[in-house]
Amino acid sequence: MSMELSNQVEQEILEAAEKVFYRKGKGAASMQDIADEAGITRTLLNYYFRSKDKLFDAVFRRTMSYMVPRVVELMNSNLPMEEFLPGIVEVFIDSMIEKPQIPIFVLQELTANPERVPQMMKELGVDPAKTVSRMKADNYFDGLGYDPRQFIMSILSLCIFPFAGKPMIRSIMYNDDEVAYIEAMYERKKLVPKILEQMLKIQ
Amino acid sequence: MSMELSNQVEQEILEAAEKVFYRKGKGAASMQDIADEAGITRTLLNYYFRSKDKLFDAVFRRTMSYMVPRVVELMNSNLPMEEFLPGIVEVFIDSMIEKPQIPIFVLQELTANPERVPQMMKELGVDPAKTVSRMKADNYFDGLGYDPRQFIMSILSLCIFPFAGKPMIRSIMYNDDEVAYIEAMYERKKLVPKILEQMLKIQ
DNA sequence: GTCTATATTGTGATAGAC
DNA sequence: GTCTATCACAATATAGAC
Repeated sequence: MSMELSNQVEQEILEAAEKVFYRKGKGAASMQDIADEAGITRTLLNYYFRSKDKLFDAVFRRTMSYMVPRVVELMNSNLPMEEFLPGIVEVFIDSMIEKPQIPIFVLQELTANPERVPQMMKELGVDPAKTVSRMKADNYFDGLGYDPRQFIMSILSLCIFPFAGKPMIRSIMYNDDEVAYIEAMYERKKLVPKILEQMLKIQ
Repeated sequence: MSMELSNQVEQEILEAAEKVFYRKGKGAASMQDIADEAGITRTLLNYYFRSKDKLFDAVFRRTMSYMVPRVVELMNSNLPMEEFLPGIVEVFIDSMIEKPQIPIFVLQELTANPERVPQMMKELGVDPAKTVSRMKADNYFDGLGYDPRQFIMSILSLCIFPFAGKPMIRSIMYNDDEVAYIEAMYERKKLVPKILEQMLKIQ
């Protein structure tokens, strides 16, 4: 029973920490900020997660486990290209409509600590090299006149950047109208797969 | 003479501050870090820039004045689409090959302080709405079967994201080989305009 | 302009009562 | 588990000598 409760507090702390870290970034966020957000005292944070680093780590892993498995599942699904492309676009855009701060949060941390990337891949059991070579074997990139990595980069770019740049894009292009911005993102779920199919034909 | 010198120190501080802010982000960077990087004492920082906030502000403006004018010049150049697209792609990619940390630095700050976006536009004398409506009047988007804003978003995405995601992309796709990564970015200067021209034809 | 010294507050982290 | 009290230290910022 007390274990039940403590586990619940742990989850509440993680939720609060996620909010604060997403909003302020690791460096600018303080333990006090997080305690306030969670409605508890600072000391209790240290009781549950020994340090700020460990708490951040927990939040980061939580974020990655939210994103990566969805993508990996699709990459291992052996779907034909015509279904794979809309699928991957939908996974990315839907995930980020739900949590739009994820891209900046993740990219900022990976920029500050690039050694996390291989760690992460290993930990989550992902081997991108294998996936790509399987895709090649399955003729995914047949007739593509350039390096498939350029194609993959473009998929990621078209899906993720509109969220990484949300404040800029929403302000400049949508007059800070949140509804119009979100509508445009839904529209993008239909547009981007079309763009990607065209892209496969370029030499 | 002393003004000359003090101005030089000011520039050296800005250079050092830029390095540290780019590397650690605003929150995690300390005045001590910056003083060390500049090879001076912490107090001297406060002498030149009254506070950390003001110093950060100076660095941020400096970064924006480095990027924005190049883009605006092209947007006001009245070039036909076939020359405009390679031009804008080259400006973005060349700027970011030179300073790859810019995207994350800028996006992180705009995410934390979205009110900066309209401020910035006003300060730099940019009116994107005007530019877009002029482009429409000049038949830039004739025959485009969807909202031109989706097209503009895609330009930005394809150019900027590969740098925002540099650590991830370089590690996963280029085995942390910096030379191979940079080569791919040069390759991209040729590829992205082709992609964009195809994109104009989609309905 | 540049330094040393210092004021002041904030921050992460622990000890100990309940 | 949760609190109060407290520690050690780092941070920004200022005052004042030179």
